[in-house]
Amino acid sequence: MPKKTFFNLPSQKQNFIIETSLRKFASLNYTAASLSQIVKETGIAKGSMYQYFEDKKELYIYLVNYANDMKFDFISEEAEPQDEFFAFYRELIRAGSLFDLTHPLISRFQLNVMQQPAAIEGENNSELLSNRLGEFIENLIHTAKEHNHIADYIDPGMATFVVNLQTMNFFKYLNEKYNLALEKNVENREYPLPLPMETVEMEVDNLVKLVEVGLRWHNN
Amino acid sequence: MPKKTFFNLPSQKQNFIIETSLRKFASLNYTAASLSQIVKETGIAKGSMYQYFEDKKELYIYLVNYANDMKFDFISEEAEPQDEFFAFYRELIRAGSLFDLTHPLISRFQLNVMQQPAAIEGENNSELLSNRLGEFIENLIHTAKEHNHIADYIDPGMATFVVNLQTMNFFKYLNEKYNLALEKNVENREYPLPLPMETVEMEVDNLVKLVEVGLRWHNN
Amino acid sequence: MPKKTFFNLPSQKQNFIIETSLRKFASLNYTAASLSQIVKETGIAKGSMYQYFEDKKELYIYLVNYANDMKFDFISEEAEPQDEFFAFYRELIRAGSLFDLTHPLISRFQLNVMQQPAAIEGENNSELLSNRLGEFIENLIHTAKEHNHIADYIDPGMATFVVNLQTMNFFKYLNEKYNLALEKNVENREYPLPLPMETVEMEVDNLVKLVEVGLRWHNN
Amino acid sequence: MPKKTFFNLPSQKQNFIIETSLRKFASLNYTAASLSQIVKETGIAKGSMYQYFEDKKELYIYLVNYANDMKFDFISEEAEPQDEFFAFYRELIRAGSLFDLTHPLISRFQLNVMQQPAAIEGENNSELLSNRLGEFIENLIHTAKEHNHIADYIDPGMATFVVNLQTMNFFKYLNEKYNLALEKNVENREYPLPLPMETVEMEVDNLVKLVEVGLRWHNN
DNA sequence: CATGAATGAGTCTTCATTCAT
DNA sequence: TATGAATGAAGACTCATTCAT
Repeated sequence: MPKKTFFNLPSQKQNFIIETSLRKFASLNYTAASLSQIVKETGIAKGSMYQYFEDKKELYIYLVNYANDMKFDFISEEAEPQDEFFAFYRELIRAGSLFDLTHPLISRFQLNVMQQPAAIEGENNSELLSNRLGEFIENLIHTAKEHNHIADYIDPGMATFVVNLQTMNFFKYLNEKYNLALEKNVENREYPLPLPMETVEMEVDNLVKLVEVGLRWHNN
Repeated sequence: MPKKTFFNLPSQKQNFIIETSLRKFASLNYTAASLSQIVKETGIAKGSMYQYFEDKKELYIYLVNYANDMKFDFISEEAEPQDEFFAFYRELIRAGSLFDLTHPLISRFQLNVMQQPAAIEGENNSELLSNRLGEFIENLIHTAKEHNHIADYIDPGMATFVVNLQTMNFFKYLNEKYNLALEKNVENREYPLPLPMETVEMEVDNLVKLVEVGLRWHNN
Repeated sequence: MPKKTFFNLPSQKQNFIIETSLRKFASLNYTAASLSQIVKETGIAKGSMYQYFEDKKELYIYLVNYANDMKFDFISEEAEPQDEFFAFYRELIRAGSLFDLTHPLISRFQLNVMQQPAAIEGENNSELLSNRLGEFIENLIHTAKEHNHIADYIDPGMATFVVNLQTMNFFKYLNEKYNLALEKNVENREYPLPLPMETVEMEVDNLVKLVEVGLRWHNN
Repeated sequence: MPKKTFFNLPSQKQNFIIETSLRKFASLNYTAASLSQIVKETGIAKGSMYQYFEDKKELYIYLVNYANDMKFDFISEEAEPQDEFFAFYRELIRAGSLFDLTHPLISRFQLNVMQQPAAIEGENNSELLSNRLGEFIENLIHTAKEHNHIADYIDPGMATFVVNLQTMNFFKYLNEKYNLALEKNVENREYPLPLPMETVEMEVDNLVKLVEVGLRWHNN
């Protein structure tokens, strides 16, 4: 958690620090992204950074949680509630993709961060890193199971894992298939990325179809 | 590609270098894993390392390909050929899990590597990194589609992506669910990891069931 | 150009850094003179050096320009203006020799630097290295030609080259002829070098005589 | 002096080693030019190099002497003997320039070497490095003085120094004036350098005129 | 005599962090 | 609270030389 000095900053400055840091951590791994570079790009004094954040790790953890929250909040607002599980799941994926398309910096950062298990040594990271989307999906699955939207022979833990995995990686699929060049665009600050919403919708349908029939309750 | 000096080494020494390097890159990201440390642990002279590999990047790429090949070869031998797609997919996952359980070092390394997009800068990595398993799965899907094992409304690219994703991440699921503590076990060289094969088989069934019904051709 | 950090240093410390660096670069070539050694002799932290100068090359270029400027300024002050070209040329050489005798460290450094064409690779060095003395001499020659101090059949470019060459190397001649042992004296910090001014004046006369009659307009 | 193993080599191989080494030492200073690189470019085994030469220094000294001798021998053959000093001096310069134009590799090497005082530490280099051209010029001056070709008020040591200086640097003048790009041509192995002999002759005349009238006895 | 692997000291440079102002 | 200089450990990598085969 950043020190209170950080939050006392004018929000414009806060955002600038966040954005610059995100960009560095988005294009380099935790170790390679250096505070020295961030500080140079930001223009703020190096000492100041240490008045805002305890150390590099704290900054990083803050960014991860910041990104997670941004995405979760966006999805929460954008996804239309649906009674039926798969309809909602579709909304989730769609909203998530929309977020990724309009927030490529954060998206790229999350892609980079996702599986850097060794980024932060000597800490039980799960305690430091929020995963609201993951928990949300977990709840969703359980509710769906109770409502009999999901076949009863499906293991909910496994279902959660699979759905979560797909949710997190769907944009990576789009990125590769449509050559969005997320990496370069982020480094050059060229965004938003151009991909018509219809294309996204179509791909979302493809995915949901694939998942839905697999999880859905049916009798044959 | 390592220099021939490396391959001239007694295979025991080769393996020791590979194993030590794998362990470092398995527990730290590309940048944080330092040649100095590897060299110190190996006991060989720093200069010698550069007689074997052009530079750090070459060592890393070699390890990635080495690990991929090891896993692919293992699966190739272990998985019983099956005419039916889902039966074969099941075999694939099972064999892959078996590999992960018996080669936790490589497994952990691959988990770490998988999504470190920015590890190696300034190179078109896809040309340097083999992905035989990925290509294999791609072929599998296409064949399955031709044999009508997969519903015709399923997008093969999407199916490949999803199946590949699950194949690569399945062991991560096991690791978390059964607290295999892959990270610590690898660092302490405590393996193999204990997980009865029946448990693995059961989980494999869960996954395949989930996927199968989603992809399988059926009429309702 | 050094960073402003360097110029913010107390001038005593600046001078110490300059002198130590000059000494190293004076007795070893660009590559052999190492920052590690300089830093060790200076007593400052290695990291600090990089707060003052971008890199080794920048330090070196700074020193070259520093030395050139020192000598030029000294000569500018010391040489008595003369209307007649050869009288002025004599003053130039005399003042230059005086500088060399009283600033053996810089003198030795310049001797060492002069023809190390490949010291700094990949750069158009002429843009980075000032040559005020050279330009000054070039002007001098042209003016002299206009004033008919120099025979009209003399090629001014050639004359500039020759005069420049002699100006730069005259002290080397003294050094060898009188065994000044510039090299050792500099390394041991034993200076100023002892050579009576009358001797210098005599040698200057020898040189100027040689040059003068060659360039002067005369009718035979 | 190289070991006898070197001279036992087929002369083609000898020459290849010499040429490759010359090129490296021509484009980099003594320290920066590494045996490792030379050996790699030559294709011979690193150990072999140490069977031919005691160490790096011995190779370097051998090259310097080799180059000096080559140039001296060439000039000896090419320059037409002349009774009169200035006519001979003219021949010397002309032959030297011809050598430089037709042997740019050696020429560049010599330019680079000339004033690298600190190249070889801890040795009295003058004992190791031959300077036949310098001694030749010294003799020439003394003879000329005896023959009254040179004014009697001219200091012979000074005259030797000046003439030597000009002889050694004349090609550098041509190189700069006519943009011969000696550096790049040598590194790319693009030679001989194109400069018509008439141009050279003209420039030689310019220089000799300048020197001659300055040294010649005349009565005004 | 040729080979080429082994060696470890030494190179330049960057880093996260501290601390005095 | 902001600043930015100071620090020295550590990184990747190259080098000249040795030596066993």
